Amino acid sequence: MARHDAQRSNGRTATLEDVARLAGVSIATASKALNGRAHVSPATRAVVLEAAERLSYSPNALAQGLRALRTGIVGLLTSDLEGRLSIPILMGAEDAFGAGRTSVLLCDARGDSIREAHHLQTLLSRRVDGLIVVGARPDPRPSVGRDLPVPVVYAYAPSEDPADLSLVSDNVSGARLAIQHLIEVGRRSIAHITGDPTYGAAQDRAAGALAELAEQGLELAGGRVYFGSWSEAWGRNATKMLLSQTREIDAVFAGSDQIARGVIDTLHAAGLEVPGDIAVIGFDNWEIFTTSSRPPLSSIDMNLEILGRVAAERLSAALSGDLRAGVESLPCRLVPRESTTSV
Amino acid sequence: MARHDAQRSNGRTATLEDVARLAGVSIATASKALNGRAHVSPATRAVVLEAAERLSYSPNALAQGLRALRTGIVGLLTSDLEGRLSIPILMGAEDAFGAGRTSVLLCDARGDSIREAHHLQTLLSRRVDGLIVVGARPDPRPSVGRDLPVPVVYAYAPSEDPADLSLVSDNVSGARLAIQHLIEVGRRSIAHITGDPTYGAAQDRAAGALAELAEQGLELAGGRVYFGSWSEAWGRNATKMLLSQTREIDAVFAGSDQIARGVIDTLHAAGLEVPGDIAVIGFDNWEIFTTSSRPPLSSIDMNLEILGRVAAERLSAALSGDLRAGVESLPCRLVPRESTTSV
DNA sequence: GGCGACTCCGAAAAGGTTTTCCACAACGTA
DNA sequence: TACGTTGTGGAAAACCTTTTCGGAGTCGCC
Repeated sequence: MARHDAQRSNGRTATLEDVARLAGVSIATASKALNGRAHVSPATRAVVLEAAERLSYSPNALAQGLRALRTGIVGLLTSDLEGRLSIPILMGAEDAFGAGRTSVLLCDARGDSIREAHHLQTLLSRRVDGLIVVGARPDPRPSVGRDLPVPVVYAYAPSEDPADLSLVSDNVSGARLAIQHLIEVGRRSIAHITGDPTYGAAQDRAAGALAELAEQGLELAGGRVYFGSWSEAWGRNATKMLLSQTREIDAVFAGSDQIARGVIDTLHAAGLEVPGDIAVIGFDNWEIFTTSSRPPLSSIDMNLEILGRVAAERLSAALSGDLRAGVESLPCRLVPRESTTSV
Repeated sequence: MARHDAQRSNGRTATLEDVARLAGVSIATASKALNGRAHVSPATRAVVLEAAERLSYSPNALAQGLRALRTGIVGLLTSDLEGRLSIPILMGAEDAFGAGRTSVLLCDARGDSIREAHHLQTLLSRRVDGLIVVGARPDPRPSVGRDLPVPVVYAYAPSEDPADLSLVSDNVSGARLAIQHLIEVGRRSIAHITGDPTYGAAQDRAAGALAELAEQGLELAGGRVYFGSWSEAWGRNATKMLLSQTREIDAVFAGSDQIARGVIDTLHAAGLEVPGDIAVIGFDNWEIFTTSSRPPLSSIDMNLEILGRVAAERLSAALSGDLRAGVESLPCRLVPRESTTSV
């Protein structure tokens, strides 16, 4: 552990007053010099900078925030226990704010609304400049409240309140991307195995897939969408059912990478080649699955970093008075790998 | 988006002065009443609480921090891009601090030391009460600096500087747990397939496994430790090599869950039952792998939440003057599932 | 030499909270 | 009545920074 002593001999960390005293100027002048404001001669500015350097002065962000009525902190309120969603969104937000200008206070409510309310209270007490709320599943969730003193953006899971601004991934067009890609690589008999039908995302992806197939004059292979659960096991079971029903298939669009994983396993077990006999594409582009899959799995990426970035932009805009409301859908991105494009 | 107006008619959020005015008392009295200090009569206290309620007053944590020289914020500086390590550690730390009393400012350096230095500067400027540094891989990493004004605890990846305090998982005893468990379920011919030998963790786990086997009078099956990479593909390849060399095996201790996954796949492909013919145990207890594996994978959990909790405790202790240094090893935990204990 | 203009610097207030110390009132007792 | 005691409430300082406004000094020009 660091010796935990301070820059100044008396144990405190250096303040602007210390810098000013060492430089032989007033506090006001020191402040102006350090912040590059006018009305300071180059000579005194240099003296001040030198003094600050000597004391390794670091301005107290609390005092700055108190005075400026702006803390440069945004709260990220999440229920995503593994951080699979929050981390990319956080990184996108960090990027958009510009590193250093804004920090992110991460609070995990762990799916508990009492804990969420508590964290919300804490964040407001800390006078965050804005709030990003990340849901655990992509279905509408309760609003954290109208009339909060700071702007709020919901990411991934939209708010139930249409007066809030929500950013979500466009699952419909994402699914269309998947189908378009499969068609482009020459597939015509495409089945869709997906997760829990109570998830809006499952419905949206299915709807997008069906719509795109219809536009291309194709029908869904297997006769129906295979809804089930978001698990590898379901991917396996559904594939078995599918194969027992028809062999007239040359592609599977899986509703998640985990499901895709199960699909591929079962296809291999049945002696089928991927993508030779059947191409497979997943959804989520969760790297841990896509790259460890054999062959590497094509997938649809929900662009969560961009979601985070846009959330940050919307917060900034709101702080400048530009408030928005409603649900904003952001496009997904195709990430082709060998499971659809044999090399 | 919330209407973004405030509790008070004039657009600002209510301050203690507003509460005092509404209650018809002085600021000092209002403060004492709200904080439950003495020298306030029950009657006035009630009046003040009522006023605070009406204004939905929320104390300004910046001002509190400024005055108390304590912000109630700790910085979590990580290089773990997926949050797989950081999130459990963060949650453990949140728990230990007691929800609400302390918040965590999460900064991801993305493996870039310049960005790390920048974030460090920002955190210090925000006057965090302490710092937890989480490395991306469990090998010694450069210290963020001696003589920082706040205590620092390194978690997962220890600091190179012995004057720092580092908390790491005890990979040696973790490996022993795995071997003990395999022996307890009746296995005697145990092979070890693990990852990149340049990782200290790989060496430690191998050493622990060998030591435990030696103490039990057993020899490593396969004749050597199979070092390779932390990938499923290596798990598959190593298993093929192992099987081609000897069939006298009844258990595999894999150095990670991903490797274990590859091991199981290849065993299945070779017509072997898990755990009937060969038991398999992994390391990391990464739920996404352990539960989607078929059968569910036994594993060794590094207790990252506990790591986070202890980190928080050590920071608290340091703030009370109890500084420590050196590397502290925390025990791992066995999580048995069906891949070793057939039901 | 005096005056205006210009440059540079400093005093002070504001931002919100906590705590210390002091004042004041009421009450009981001598 | 006078004094000490107890119980409440308030004024003010401290935490640290930024910004406004005014003051002081210097230079040049008439």
